[in-house]
Formats: sequence, structure tokens, C-alpha cells
Amino acid sequence: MYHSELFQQYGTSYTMRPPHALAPTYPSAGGHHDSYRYSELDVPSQRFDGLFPALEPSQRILGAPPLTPLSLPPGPALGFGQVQPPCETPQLPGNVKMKLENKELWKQFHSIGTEMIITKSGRRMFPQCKVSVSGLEADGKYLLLADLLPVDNSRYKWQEDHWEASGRAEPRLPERVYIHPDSPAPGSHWMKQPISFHKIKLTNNTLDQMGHIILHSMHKYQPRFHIVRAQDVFSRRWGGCSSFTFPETLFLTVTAYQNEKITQLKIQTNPFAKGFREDGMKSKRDRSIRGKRKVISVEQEQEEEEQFQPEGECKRPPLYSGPCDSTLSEELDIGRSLGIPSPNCSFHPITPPTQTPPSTETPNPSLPANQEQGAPLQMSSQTPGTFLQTYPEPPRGASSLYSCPTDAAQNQTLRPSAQRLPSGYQESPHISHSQGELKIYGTEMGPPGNFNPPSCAVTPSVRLSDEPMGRGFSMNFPHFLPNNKIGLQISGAQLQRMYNGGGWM
DNA sequence: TCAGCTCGCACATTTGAATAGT
DNA sequence: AACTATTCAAATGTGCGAGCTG
Repeated sequence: MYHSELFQQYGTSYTMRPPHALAPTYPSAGGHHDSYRYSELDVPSQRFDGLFPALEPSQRILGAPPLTPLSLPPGPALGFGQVQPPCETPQLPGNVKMKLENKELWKQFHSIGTEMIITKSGRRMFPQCKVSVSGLEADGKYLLLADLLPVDNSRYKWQEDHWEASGRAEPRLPERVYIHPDSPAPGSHWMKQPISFHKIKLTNNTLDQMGHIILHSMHKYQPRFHIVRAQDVFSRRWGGCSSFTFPETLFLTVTAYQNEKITQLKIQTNPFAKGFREDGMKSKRDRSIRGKRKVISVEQEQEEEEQFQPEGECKRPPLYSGPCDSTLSEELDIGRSLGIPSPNCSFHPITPPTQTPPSTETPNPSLPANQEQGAPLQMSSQTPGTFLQTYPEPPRGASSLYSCPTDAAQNQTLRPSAQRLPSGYQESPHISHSQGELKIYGTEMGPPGNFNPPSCAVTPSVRLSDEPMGRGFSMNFPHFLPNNKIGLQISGAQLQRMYNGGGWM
């Protein structure tokens, strides 16, 4: 689920950080940048006046940034020269861990230099981002989010057999966040099976209206994952956030594959590219007979199944058996058969600067504790050989959590205005809306640990109410909120505070 | 001139509705 | 009537390659 599906009326551009952290500018190697403004992405400020009455319109820059409900820590190596305010986001417990499930496959790509196709209409990632989490409270509600961070300020070029930097990066694009469609869900739900982000789509269309993640071609990006705690079903406060990155998931964006090895590995491992395998219709060997349906023997099919289908793959996920996003397994562990060397790269925690940073670079002393510094994402002039050596092994015992202190005092000041809620919202069976608040709620909760949505898909927002849309909106999640069992509320005050750079509470 | 991008193509997979069977 | 299994078509996800563009 993209944020745009949750907050349609605001457009599709939401940043993961408060606007003062956004770079309306062009980051340079020195951490300073020239002013740059995406005028075509500006959103009329009056659209947000109801939500952020206290904000100066001048703060609303770069593609409707104010509307993020998710003010997360800025990424590493972003080149921002602006000091961040102290983060008030409470941390999740230290035992909250995230693991990259399909690490071996990622490593295979990473060893070559992962390339991701981006298209105007949006392209899924392969390998997909698939993680498992632990350490959550079984009955606590959490959101899982993902975004993509630019790794450095360089644009890259493929030179015969390797990537090398070739000039400055394009101006930053509005950062978007992918919200896992199961969100929010109890910790027991997130922990019971791997969580797949396979529905993330990447696009190079800066005017994309579909909510896909907008990236520049020929740039390096690092996926980042967030676990955000929603304190309880009806809470108006959210609390706790942990962010994670995995170095082997770093990739270069392209509109056409540059490295033939990547092409072959994608074809060999991606089920959707089966038709391009050596025994497929589009193989080089068989292109002359294109148009004729290939007859594959049963034995061949079985052989393929054994070779390429992962154990327990859900080829046709049964309905009502749990969220597909969490159970779909589309990737294949063929690393051993391919004999591709695995680089020494592993889970890379986003470590507070107070702890030993796994980076080889000097942490920016001006950065406060709420900024990630642990990920040594700077890469430049790399060859496939050096591609692997960017991430040293994190020190043992390094925290896997992003953390920052809680500001309890400010928490107490959060008093979302009840009058903003439409009349009768408490009786509404689905979602109420108003200028300042989105309220998705229900009256029943299943037993802890027994969360089991009937379908993986979150239907794009469907208008339910007869009220005029105006600045408010109404949504329904028929797949996700059967019998109104799950609730989520975002208050205008919370949004505003997050926009102002505050935390989650 | 050319690197990079767009678009249409063919093929494979996924998805869900329709239908049949129990 | 309810449930399960199967079939089938539409939707979607792939890489390829020709043509376009700046």
C-alpha cells in the first residue's frame, strides 16, 4: 500500500522527514547544496491549511511534503547541510530485530552490482525486499514502511564492464514511502511469517500520480525499512520507531540493464522472466522460432520447479489464509547452484552515532542523535569488485535500532481536536474523516496473536461516506478491515507535530 | 553521434471469477 | 446450501529490441 492510497486527496508525494530536513536543494559532495525547487511538484498550499493551520506556507515545499504522517529519521549520506532538531521519537525495545529473508539472493545480485529497472509506469523490484522481524510485542500494533535513500551525490555510468561515477546526481526527488498493506497489524502478525514488500514499484516519472517510488535512473539507492509502533487501536498517539537497512540491497537504477550478468541472473531467478531462459521461447537459441508455442515436457517442468521454485512458494495463494504480502515467496535461492560468490555483507543496523558506527566514514558531528549515521552508504567510482567492499561488517553488539529519547512532556500536549471529527463518527462502521483527522477504527479485536486478515490486498481507497470530499476524505479497506476489526487513527495534531519534526508520540 | 529512454511485443505468472463436483 | 476443486481469461510482470530524443 502506498501512502497515496491512504491520503489520496493530498496527492502522492510524501516525504519521510520533516520539511526542514528536505532538501529543496541539490546536495553536493561537501554537504552543502544550491537551491532547487520542484515547481511542478508544488501543491497548492491551501489544500493543507486545514491540517496545518499553524504552518507557514513557505514551509510547504518539494512536492507536498507536509502531509507525511510518517516523520522518520533522515537517511545517511544525504548531503543535507541543515541541522536537525532533536528527535522526540521514542525507540522501540532494543530486542526488536529485522532480518533480510532472501539475503542469499540479494548477495548474488550485490556481488555483481544490482541493477533495478525503473519505468514510467512503475516496475517492481527484483529481488524483492523480504524481511522478518522479531522482538515485537505480540499484541502491539505496528506499521511497516519502506523507503529508498539515495546513496550518494553521483550519477553513474556503465563503462564496458563496470560502473563508475560520472557527474553529480540529479536533483533530489520527492521522497515517498511505501506502507506495507498489512499495516497496521499486531506484532504477532508481523513476526509469524516473513514480510514481503514485493509490491513496491519504482518509477522514473517525476510526475507520477500512482504513488510509486520516484527515482532517478543511473543513481544508487539503498532500501530502508521502518517499524513504527501504533500504541493501541484507538490511540491518537503513535510511539516507537526502528529503522533498518541491509547493505546487500543497495542497487543502481537503470532503464535498461547494463550488466549482462545482471540480466542473466534476473532471468534465471525471476519467475516472470522464465520466458527468457535458455529453454524459453525468447532465448537466443530459440528466437528464430518465436511465435511457436513451446511444448515443455512434464519432466522438464518438474525439473524447473525443483530448480527454481522455492520451498513453500505460494504460487496461488489461497484466499483468506493470511496476507499475501507476507506470505508470497517469489524468489529463488539458486546461489549455490550458480556458484556465485557471496560478499561479506549482512544486516546493517542503523546505529545511533553514540555507538560505534560501522561506517568507515567520519560521522558528521553536527548531526543529532536522530539521524542515521551507521550506514556507510557513500559509494563512488566503483567497479563490481569494489561494489562488495563498501560495507564493513558491523561491529558485534552494535545496536540494530535507530533510537532517540522520548519527549514525554510534549506527548502530553497532544490533544487532537475532537471537534474535527465528523459527527457520529463513533457509530460509523468504517472510517470517518474530517479536515484534521483520519480515523480508521473498529469495535472488535481478535485475540492477541490471532490476527489474520482475510486477504492480502488493501483495496485502493473507496469512498464510503456521502459527505463531500472537500479537504476531508473517506476510505474503506474491505479486505483489511473486515467487520471493522482493525483501527488506526492519525490526528491532525499528530501530523502537524510530525511535520514540524517531532516524533511519533 | 550516441547514450539513455520509451514503447510495443511475446511470453510467463498471478489473480479471481465462473463453473463443476461433492 | 455450503464448501472445495478446477478451469479459464484478464491482468500483470518480465526482458527484448526498434525507434525516439536530447
